[in-house]
Amino acid sequence: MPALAHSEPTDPTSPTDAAPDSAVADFAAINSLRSAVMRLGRRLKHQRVDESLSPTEMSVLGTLARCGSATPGELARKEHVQPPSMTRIVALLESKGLVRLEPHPEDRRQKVVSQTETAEAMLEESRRKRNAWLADLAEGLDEDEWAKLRAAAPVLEKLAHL
Amino acid sequence: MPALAHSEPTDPTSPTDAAPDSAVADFAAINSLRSAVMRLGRRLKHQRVDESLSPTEMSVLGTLARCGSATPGELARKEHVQPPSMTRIVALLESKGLVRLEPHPEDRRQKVVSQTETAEAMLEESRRKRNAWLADLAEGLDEDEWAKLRAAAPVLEKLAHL
DNA sequence: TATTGTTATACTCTATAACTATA
DNA sequence: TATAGTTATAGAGTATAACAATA
Repeated sequence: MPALAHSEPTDPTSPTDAAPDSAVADFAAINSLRSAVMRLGRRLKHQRVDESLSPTEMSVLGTLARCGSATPGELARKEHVQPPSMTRIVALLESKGLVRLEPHPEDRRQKVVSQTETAEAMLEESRRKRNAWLADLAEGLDEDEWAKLRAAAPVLEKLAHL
Repeated sequence: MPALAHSEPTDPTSPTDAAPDSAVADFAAINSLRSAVMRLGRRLKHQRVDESLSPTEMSVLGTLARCGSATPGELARKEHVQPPSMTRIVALLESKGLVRLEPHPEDRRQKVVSQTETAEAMLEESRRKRNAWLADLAEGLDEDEWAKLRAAAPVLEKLAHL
């Protein structure tokens, strides 16, 4: 169990018996993370690789690329948005020809969303742009810093899904 | 690992003389990061430690706690928002008694924003709540994963400012 | 009666453009 | 003429509530 103790001597929510030292470090880390994630998120929003799609719309396409297909409800849960928001997103992606909607084979209430060949081509194109942006950013980081990011990326993904 | 390698062998914007291997790894990492940062940002927005303040408003208070004081323009640059947005944020924080506005000693166009004692107390209170939230999250990560987050946090901060 | 998805509506946050005042 | 901050306005993205169809 990670060390996460806090300064209050009693706390019913505390799961830990760990040392105070690393608790301070974790607290500093979570503060730093929170702030950095927010600011980085704002920058990503502006330096988006595809001008016509919002971050969440891109993320949905990425999820579909990984998962193959999903229902709107599943997508909403994965992206941590409410169902009505996903309805709107899916409708927009469909209007751009990036996803296909089919009836669910077993439940006529549901639908199955999957990406089109157009979406695949667009993702490939956007991959090129991302590389250019990455190259720019890379100039500001040394190899050691990148190594830390590489190590942390999967943990951040896990955190986002937890 | 998700399939993220790209097919382009040459990239004119690449500034690097690093091995091609790490370039591919960096590319995978940036994709993973982008997605995770976005989703995590959305979760942070909802699981915010103080219900009455938006993430950016909290971030401004954090910046003021670190820097002591700053002008609205400086804050806008640090938080990566436009000046009119910072005007609104500062006005809201002032209306809640969390910041103080004083005339700039040398330039009568500018103002100096600094945090109040109320803000300090609120940050302390929110620190307790954050620790509880952190303790919940901690159950899903092992010590090694937390170590990776701790190592990456300052790099993410640097990235956000770059 | 519970669940999936949709429609209608409103809210939060941010941006852009135009303005005021100081430099 | 340029800069700091403000005001007014618009837009993007998301949420909640109410509803329809199906389980």
